[in-house]
Amino acid sequence: MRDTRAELLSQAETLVRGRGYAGFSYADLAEAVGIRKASIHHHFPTKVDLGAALVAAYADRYDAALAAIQAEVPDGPGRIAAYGQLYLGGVEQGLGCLCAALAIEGEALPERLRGDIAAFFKGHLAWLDAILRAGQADGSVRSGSEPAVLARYVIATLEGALLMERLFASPTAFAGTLAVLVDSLRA
Amino acid sequence: MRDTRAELLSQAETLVRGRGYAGFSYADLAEAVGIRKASIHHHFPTKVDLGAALVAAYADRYDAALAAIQAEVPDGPGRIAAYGQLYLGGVEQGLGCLCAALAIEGEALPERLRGDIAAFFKGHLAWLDAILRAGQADGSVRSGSEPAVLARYVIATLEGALLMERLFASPTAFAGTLAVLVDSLRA
DNA sequence: AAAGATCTACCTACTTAATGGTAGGCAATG
DNA sequence: CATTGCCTACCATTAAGTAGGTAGATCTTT
Repeated sequence: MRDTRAELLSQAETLVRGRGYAGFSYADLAEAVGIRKASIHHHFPTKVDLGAALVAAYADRYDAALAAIQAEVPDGPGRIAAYGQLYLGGVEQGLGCLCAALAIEGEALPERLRGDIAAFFKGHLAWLDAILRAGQADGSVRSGSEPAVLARYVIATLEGALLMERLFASPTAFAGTLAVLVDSLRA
Repeated sequence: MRDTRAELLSQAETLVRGRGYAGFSYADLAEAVGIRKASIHHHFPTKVDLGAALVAAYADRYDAALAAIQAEVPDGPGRIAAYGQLYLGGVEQGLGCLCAALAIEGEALPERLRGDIAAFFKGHLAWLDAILRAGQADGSVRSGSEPAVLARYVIATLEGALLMERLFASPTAFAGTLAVLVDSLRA
């Protein structure tokens, strides 16, 4: 059994993360998966439906990973480091963040997708806020800045680092940026 | 005299920064400027020509600003803060970085443009490297990390902050991230 | 200075290919 | 027998780019 729907999601995610939402077509996706263009519409009637499913699947994977980090890593900086490692999957494949690729298209993006990616990042910000707040409380994270400000700083740095990595792939550069980031959060 | 070419560059820049390179068409640009689509080809024969001119003009503006900062601001953290302020223009207009918008499209982008934006960021990295190295030498920037690593961290954080700002515009969020960034570089 | 030639900046009208999406058929499966 | 999953064949729209023309400015030659 080959799960065509899952295959479509997987290949479409690679395409969007590699070339942007406006930068790939149903024709590209059909070729990548090996079915006909019209058949995609059977699984995802419109491109927006596909985009929304992509974001939902991506968000689910992150949600699971965030919960695992919270359960398995005790200290604040360690959790942020583990969070940063999540971006490494993209680094290794030379792919950007799905939601960053969508966010760049801003105004041109269908409103539904705009809402979905806003929710994606809001979720991360809320998680980081809680993690950093706990870290400040137990003394593992430096105090003096609002957790919300630090949360935004963390996402910004990692999203930017991933962007840089795609332009200048280097085995150590992402790790270097992550190390500086985590270090700057230590108490 | 109305300089149509300059107007085309200005409007095209807004379009690319707001919706990505693949997300705007000559038809959009023609409407924005108020001339016919075919007339754009008189100034920029192909879309790649237009894109390259966009990056060149953008890079020139940054080059001038970088030189001014180096001349007018003496200390390392102050220079990085001033560098971060350069991104504020985009923040205020709700526009992303031109080269980030192009970089996201990665593989799908014409090779010529890929080379141009790589050169753009290489220039920034080199400038930051020199600035941070000087800051370490005069004791205004913390030592312990390679200037090249810190340079990449600076760009990553600011590019990411600009991305976040477009999703969640907030009068203070960008400034907050910039403050944390500059603070983390202090000796 | 007049006459012709050339150039600039724009136009209308078009081509070709690609876009997202639709209609309807057909074979396998439960 | 109805549903699922895929197909061929199509549609309307939009994409970038081309062809060829026109009005006006500018340069050249007599």
